[in-house]
Amino acid sequence: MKMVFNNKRSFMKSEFEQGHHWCRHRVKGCGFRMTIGREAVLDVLSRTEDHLSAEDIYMLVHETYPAIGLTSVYRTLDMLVNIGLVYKFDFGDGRARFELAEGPKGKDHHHHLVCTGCGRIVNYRDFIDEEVALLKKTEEGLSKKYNFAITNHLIQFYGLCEGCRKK
Amino acid sequence: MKMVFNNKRSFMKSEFEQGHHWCRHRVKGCGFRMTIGREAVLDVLSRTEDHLSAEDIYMLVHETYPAIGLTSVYRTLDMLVNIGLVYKFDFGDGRARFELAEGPKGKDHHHHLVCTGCGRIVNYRDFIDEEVALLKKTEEGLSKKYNFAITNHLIQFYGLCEGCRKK
DNA sequence: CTTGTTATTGAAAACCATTTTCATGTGCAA
DNA sequence: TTGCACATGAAAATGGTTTTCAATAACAAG
Repeated sequence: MKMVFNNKRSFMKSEFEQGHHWCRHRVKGCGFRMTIGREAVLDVLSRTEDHLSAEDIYMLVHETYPAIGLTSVYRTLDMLVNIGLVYKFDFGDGRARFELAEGPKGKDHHHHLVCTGCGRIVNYRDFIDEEVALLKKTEEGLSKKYNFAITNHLIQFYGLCEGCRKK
Repeated sequence: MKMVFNNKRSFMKSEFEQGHHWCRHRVKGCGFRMTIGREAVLDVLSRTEDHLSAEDIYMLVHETYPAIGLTSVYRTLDMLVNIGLVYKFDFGDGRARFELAEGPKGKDHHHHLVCTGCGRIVNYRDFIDEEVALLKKTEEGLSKKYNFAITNHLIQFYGLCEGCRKK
């Protein structure tokens, strides 16, 4: 899986040309240039179900594209969050975590269950439909009453997983 | 409203002895000493509907009890969060915000509507009952399926308030 | 009311995720 | 191919929060 590239161009062509067309178009459509670093960050995000921190992403991208700098990872993530391609979460451990807004197989709306003991995060899709239905209704009511244009919501459950409960 | 005290003891007796019995008992019941600083932090939290940052609290406590240090405010808040007397929130502006778990007039369960433009936060109680009912159901399902002991949940809506939308 | 133990405190320094600066490099439209 | 605005990496700065450590104070026991 790990590969070494002689130069940046060979890296770019080899594996990324295939996927993430929509992402790339979105980035360019928003007036940003599609660079190797940005492509690599998107690629890392698209290959995982985990909730990676900026440094996690930096280290993963670094494996195949060592020229990347942590600063650029932060800047790229910031841009991707701004154009809505990536979600940024705070699970209470002092570092932001990131997730592709649209999963590899299309829409993949889920919410999070966080273990306050070990930090483990479960993506759950159960009850999502009911939750989203209620959220939509709530959203409409709140929009009207408080005159907000609601763009997003966040639902998380906190608790202790089995392992952490035994301590 | 602003008062100056000659010494710490007079400060303590003058206004706090009356309120927050439950808080104080809880703190002591958990094996912690009830100090003037802790009392003052609880007092500030109990007098507001706002979502104060540690520094906000420090400055407010400082008005009547200048001997307090920012460090102690952080330590007190951490302790209060740990024993469940205070909730800690992240609204995405890089600083934690705190809120008494039980409002001045008893239970006051609400969720938050956050303006991503100016950071304004609305405490809404509308739809809370329906939300809580669904949350409870979801909670049970998740507990069973993922073997979590769920202790808490978080719901927030993000959007732009009227003022911020005009820009 | 004293006293002794031990938790708590304030100040300063350390920490650490994130942001900014700035000179260099590069995507891409022309 | 070329030019230039945007993007980048390294290093330094930022800023909220935590740690360190010696001094202080809460409070249980006497």
